[in-house]
Amino acid sequence: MRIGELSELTGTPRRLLRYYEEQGLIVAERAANGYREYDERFVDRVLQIRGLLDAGLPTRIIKQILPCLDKPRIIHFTDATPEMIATLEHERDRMTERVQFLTRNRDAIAEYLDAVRDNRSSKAG
DNA sequence: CTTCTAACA
DNA sequence: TGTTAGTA
Repeated sequence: MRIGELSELTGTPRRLLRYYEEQGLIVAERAANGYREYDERFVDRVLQIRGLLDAGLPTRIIKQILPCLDKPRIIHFTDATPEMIATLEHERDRMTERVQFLTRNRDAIAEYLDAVRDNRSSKAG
């Protein structure tokens, strides 16, 4: 597929797709006319990239850990260098902090909504 | 569609 | 740094 179709399927602007390619996150083949050509697998790949970006990971880290997370769950032990393990542990902890942060704010909002609901129901109804 | 460049938060 | 906009 071309970049427009991948853009629609992933909800990612075409410019961002080229940016991801510039950062080495994805690699596209080129047609005779110079257009980028993508395989179907890149849909899930782009989705995972955006998920990791949303989790706060920089593209440089994503580029490193993407091969480790690639679909066949055959762990590349050769890539499991001490540095890689350290970065993965660090990013895991950062994600855990982010999850806790989101959980706290979600619970705060939920508590507020419950209070508002109780107040409304106690009034004339 | 391609590439390059600049600007924003 | 990720993202968007304008240009040729």
